[in-house]
Amino acid sequence: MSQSRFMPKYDPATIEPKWQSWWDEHDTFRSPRLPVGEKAYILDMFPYPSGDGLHVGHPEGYTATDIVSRAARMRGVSVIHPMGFDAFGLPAEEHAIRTGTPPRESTERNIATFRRQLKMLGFSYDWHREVATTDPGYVRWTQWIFLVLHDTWFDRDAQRGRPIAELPIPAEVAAAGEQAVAAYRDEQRLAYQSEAPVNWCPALGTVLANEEVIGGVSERGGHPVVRLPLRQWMLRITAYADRLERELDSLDWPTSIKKLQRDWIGRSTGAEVDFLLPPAGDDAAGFAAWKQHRAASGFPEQAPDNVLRIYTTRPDTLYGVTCMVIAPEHPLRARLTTADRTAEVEAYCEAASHKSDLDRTDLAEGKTGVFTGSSCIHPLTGEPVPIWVADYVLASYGTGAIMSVPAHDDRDYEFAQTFGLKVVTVVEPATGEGGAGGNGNATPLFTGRGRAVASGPYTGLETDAFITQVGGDLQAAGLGRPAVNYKLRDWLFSRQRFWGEPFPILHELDAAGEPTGVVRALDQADLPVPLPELSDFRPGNTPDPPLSRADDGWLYVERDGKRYRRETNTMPQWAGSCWYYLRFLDPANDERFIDPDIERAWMPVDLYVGGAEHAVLHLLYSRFWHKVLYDRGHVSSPEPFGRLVNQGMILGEMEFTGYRAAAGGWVSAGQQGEADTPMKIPAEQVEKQGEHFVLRDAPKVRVESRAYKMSKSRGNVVNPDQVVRDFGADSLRLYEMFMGPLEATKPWSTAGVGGVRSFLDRCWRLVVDERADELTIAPQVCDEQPTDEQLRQLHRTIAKVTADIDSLSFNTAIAKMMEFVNFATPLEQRPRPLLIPFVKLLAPFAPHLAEELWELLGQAPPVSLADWPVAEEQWLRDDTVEIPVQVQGKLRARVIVPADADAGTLEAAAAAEPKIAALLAGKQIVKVVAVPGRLVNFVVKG
RNA sequence: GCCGGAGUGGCGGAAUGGCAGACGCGACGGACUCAAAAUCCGUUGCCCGCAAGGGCGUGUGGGUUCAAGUCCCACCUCCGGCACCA
Repeated sequence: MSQSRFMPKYDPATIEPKWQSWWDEHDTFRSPRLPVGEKAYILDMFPYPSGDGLHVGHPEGYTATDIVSRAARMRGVSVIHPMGFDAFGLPAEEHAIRTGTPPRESTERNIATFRRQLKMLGFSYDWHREVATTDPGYVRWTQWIFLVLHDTWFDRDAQRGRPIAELPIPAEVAAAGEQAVAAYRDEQRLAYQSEAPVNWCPALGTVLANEEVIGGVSERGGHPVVRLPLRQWMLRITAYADRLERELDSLDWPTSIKKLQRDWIGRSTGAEVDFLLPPAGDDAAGFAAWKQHRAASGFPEQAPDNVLRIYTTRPDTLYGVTCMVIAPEHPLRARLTTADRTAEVEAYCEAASHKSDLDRTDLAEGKTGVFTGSSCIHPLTGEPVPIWVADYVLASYGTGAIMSVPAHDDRDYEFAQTFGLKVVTVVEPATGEGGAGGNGNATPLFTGRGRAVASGPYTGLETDAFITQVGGDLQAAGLGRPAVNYKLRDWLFSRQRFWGEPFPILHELDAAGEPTGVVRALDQADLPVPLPELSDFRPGNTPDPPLSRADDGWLYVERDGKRYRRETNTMPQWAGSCWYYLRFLDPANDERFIDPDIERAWMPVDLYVGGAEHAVLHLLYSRFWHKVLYDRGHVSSPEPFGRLVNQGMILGEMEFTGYRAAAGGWVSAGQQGEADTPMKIPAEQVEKQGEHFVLRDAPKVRVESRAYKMSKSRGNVVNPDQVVRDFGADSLRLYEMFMGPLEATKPWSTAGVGGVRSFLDRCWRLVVDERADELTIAPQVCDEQPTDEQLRQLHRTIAKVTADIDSLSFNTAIAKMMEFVNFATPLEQRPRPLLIPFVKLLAPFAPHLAEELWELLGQAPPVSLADWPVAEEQWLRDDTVEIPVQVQGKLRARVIVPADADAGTLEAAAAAEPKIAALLAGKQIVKVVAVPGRLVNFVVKG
């Protein structure tokens, strides 16, 4: 008697590693240098290798792209499907600070874990192309791209970036000498230094980009952020705002993501208008003279200091202006403040400068402000308009000054209410359409479009006509001009952290070792600039970067007899992820960042899948860099990512939560207070009653039911390693695809994983005799020809799975394969010509099992490179179809008719059906709708 | 407040304007078994009915249509994002 009888069960723990090694050894998924025939670049958003390892959200998108890649390969497409690691960033550095290990060590360890886990899931990456953004060979080219940005200025007329050497130098600058020319160039570069208020986060010890500050606190960690003036590297992304917005049109991206980017760029159109200031504006003669001058000279490019220039999107409300408001940081503030108001105004601005962004943008705080004591002259009416200072006007947007029109702007209205300013109505809702517009209300506020009133010569015009006409008039009179503004700000590109790319920049030092202000970019040959060895990675509590503590050997450099100090800021984490998709195509090239032939052949990315959290940051930055590289001739396409798909979030398992009252007993969900404690309730103690779930033992008590985001603190995190141990990688892959649409948010269900596992078990038993003593083909497997019915089932499955892969509808593709297995399981004869194509269909989804079954069926591996089956039209048609018959739109019977029956045949067959005949008896048939292949509907009377 | 997306059985979810609930989970029943697990087969939207059959059903209220989960209007709820950008 054998101790343990061999049971040839489906055992992923043995077959999965077996095939992973096989693929590795045979380089099954290696892609060619250049595509042959049709190409597909299928890309995942590469992960940040955190210390926690992969979570179940990662394999969702990765499995989707893997299925698409595998199916495309089987269809003969040249596929490139790479993977790498976005490995710079704060967590590695914080770990380093906590433990004292250098970030590179922990990063490499984490990468090893991620690589192992990704391989464990059987993704068909070409691992020869793996890159990490922290590799010196990668950093080198990230720094090189920074040099390209540094060497580029934006030609507004041509709307493109050009080499700095081609920048026209104004005569007066050229006359001022070499240093002035250099300074002028530095000002125009796409990578420039600026002394500007920045977002300094004391807790993180670094400056953050606007995009990384959410509601006044850091996106990462939620630490407070304060404004601080600091010399920083900036990237001139605003120069590309217009193209970044316009060229979204050409992309096959979710509309929601395009919308987010559009909102972030925040393009608005309107007009700039000049208001004459004192002393010239103090009398009518001065005003008349100024107007005459303007009519002759036109609208000056830069606002001269005898005017207050404002930006408005609603020049049609010019006659409703009751005051002007400037930002506290406005350059004319001091001059506009009268002596008697100085103390009050200065105090206000001082207070405003100490307010955090959070305080300043807190709508609940209401409006604050202070009168400057002076006025300017309305360019159209000649009336004086008082000038106020208020922090709801932002110095960094438009001209830093606005015309306040309380009757037609929410914020101006609130401001006017607070300070008792006049409200003058100049727009009324257009009559005739929705007469109950804003004006029927108690408040005179109306922000909609309509018809102008009390607006001088423009009275009676519709808003749009008014804007066009007044725009033309202002421009002709030299008082205004059309203007475009963007919410997008230049990208603050330097960080005071250790674990990032050093800048390829040197600062010239004078004899005393002090910086002269002259900046020198390194040559390509000097790259990469390595990170220095450091024992202490901590950021300081001042914005002095850790790299400034590097030893002198790193810090000081001699060039051409001059002494330089290296730039000690580092680049933000986004830098590396801005261009990794290019490096994958040519990862080992040490001559160039990418070979142009390779770039032309593989770019753009055909399918890019990842989370929606990168909607504005990564995806906007990447597009910006790509456009600069395009303008400078380094890449061939204006956009990097053609088709973008966002996978949805995977939530934890559904939970029922009841609330225990502090006093004892239960409180219904929705009525609980602070004192009541939430408790997890097992599903079997809960039942549904009407709209709500209640406790089975106390049906009056409502219970909350929902799935939560996975988090360590909630304890509902699902670990992929554990799922692979319990069910196998193929089950994990298949389950994540079966849960629902790729883009939907959906809760995890361990029972659901069991469900797909049992489907894979059934696939196994279709081929293998599980009750035999050794691994044997099931006795039903034969070499007969499949029956017509079997071929119909097969080809329908082929057609559905093929179409669903194209539309990324993996859940319904899997459902169809399940139907096929349900059909095939009871068959006494299972012909190989039926099973073999099915195994091919299964291969992209459950590749390990498919390889094993393929081999068992006597085929030469790998199925991963077998030909994709083709659905034959003849097997997709039916001879007869069952047609529903309705009377008055209600289903009453079904009839079986030939598939090609025309409307007349259909109607006759339906009318002959006994039940229908009975229902129609004695009724007058008003109308018959007969749709061949679809249905019959009788409309009757009486 | 503004902008997206979504509301379908106990649960996840299917449905080119044309048979609502494919497929899976769960539940229930049967076969196999000494028994259990596993497996295989079946039932499973709700209500009335022994049954045949009938009625009601896709967040709510209207509308278009022979026909609406799907299209239109208004509203409710949930999720996500943005939020003084003039």
